[in-house]
Amino acid sequence: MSPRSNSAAGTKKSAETRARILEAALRVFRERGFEAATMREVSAEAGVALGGAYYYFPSKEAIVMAFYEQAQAEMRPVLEAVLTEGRTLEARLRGLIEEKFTCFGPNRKLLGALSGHTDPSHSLSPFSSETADIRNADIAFFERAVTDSKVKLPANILPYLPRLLWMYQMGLILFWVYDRSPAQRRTRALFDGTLRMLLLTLKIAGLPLLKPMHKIAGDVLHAVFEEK
Amino acid sequence: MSPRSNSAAGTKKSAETRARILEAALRVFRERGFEAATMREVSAEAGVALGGAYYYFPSKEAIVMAFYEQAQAEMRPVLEAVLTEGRTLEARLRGLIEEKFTCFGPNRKLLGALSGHTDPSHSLSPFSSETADIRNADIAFFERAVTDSKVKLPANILPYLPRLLWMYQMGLILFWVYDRSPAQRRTRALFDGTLRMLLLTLKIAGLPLLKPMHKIAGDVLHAVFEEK
DNA sequence: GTCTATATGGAGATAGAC
DNA sequence: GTCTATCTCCATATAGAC
Repeated sequence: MSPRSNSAAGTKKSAETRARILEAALRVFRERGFEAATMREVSAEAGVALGGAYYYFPSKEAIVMAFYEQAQAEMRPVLEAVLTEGRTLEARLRGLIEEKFTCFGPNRKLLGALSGHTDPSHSLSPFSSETADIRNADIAFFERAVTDSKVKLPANILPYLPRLLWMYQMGLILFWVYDRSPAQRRTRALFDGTLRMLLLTLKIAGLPLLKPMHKIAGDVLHAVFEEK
Repeated sequence: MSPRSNSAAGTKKSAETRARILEAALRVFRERGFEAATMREVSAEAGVALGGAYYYFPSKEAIVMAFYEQAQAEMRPVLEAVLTEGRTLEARLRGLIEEKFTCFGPNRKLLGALSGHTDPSHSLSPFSSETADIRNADIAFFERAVTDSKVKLPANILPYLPRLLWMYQMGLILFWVYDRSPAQRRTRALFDGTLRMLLLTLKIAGLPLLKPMHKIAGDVLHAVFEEK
């Protein structure tokens, strides 16, 4: 029986053990990298036998998925707060992305150990079907940030803006993960600068000068995001 | 002694065996993916014993590096031709990138098996120090494409343009590798559209309207690309 | 110099005893 | 629920035949 489907006995102790294994695994992944880390090290660090780790997590990858889910659950209320408190698109975007850095901060090296994978067929990739729920929930935050802020954009572009912003965020996080500058100053500069450029661009997007871009941009977005 | 340092005997047969192993490996990587493929399968496919593969390639990764180097050597004259024949920046960029697709075409799935790695510390990553020579040689082509085309751009941005264009290309290739649409139509649309937008942007970059962007963009590029 | 045969050591995962 | 013992499969190393 999986510990998830227990009804009575040991439910509490079970959850504790599971949490202990998860924490231990994250420590080991951080120190040695995901690939280099072994389940033997993880179970030793957690103070359980090898089989114990496999009792709670069906595979090494499953531990990472559990981390993703836990991280997202922790972030949800924080992101909600950003959306209700922020009034402008700038404040909301800055807040949403900044909170990602804050929450992921202690695990930056851990993400580095994982996020070499851009391959959508790899289950741990942020673009995989296994992570679709997490991804869509995150995109929904950008959706709300955009909707509440009455951004003016052509009708053939606007629907794609939340997904574009999510991808912008993913790019920033990827850069941040590999950013070796002290306190990740370079990411800070990249974030500040590109966000300002982004907002400037949205501001002037309606001007006649940029009219020729509209159709091209819309076609590109359609080709990239639309199924079939 | 490595077969590279041979002076006389068997040089020809040796080169043939090496090529046979390389080809076999690429076939296996294509079909099963890089990680899933085993050196046993590779050597079996090549008709040599396991040790034979290790005689020519010190590791599984070394086979991939050999592929990179071979691909680049094959592309060099083609890219040279693009630069001498093309007159405009558009023709040159389109040609350089299109040739990548053409040359990599038969190995698209193979690249998919490899290029999940964006991690710069992973030796096979296009951003790693091990691939720096290949990368720099490729950036040099964009450098020449820009220099010969007298693009007008502020002095604090222009020096970064070749590296930006190279990264643009890498993004396209990554998208292409995972593009499941028939004949990779979506990548085609993305390439066409974004290239036109890029050229339009370069054209209007000097206008007063976009002046506020210049300093921001320059600062971002400085932070991202400059050492220390 | 070229390659075969065999060995090593360690990984993820599992079966079944406690 | 947890542990021990064990399985299977791998990348890689090496000894020595041709």
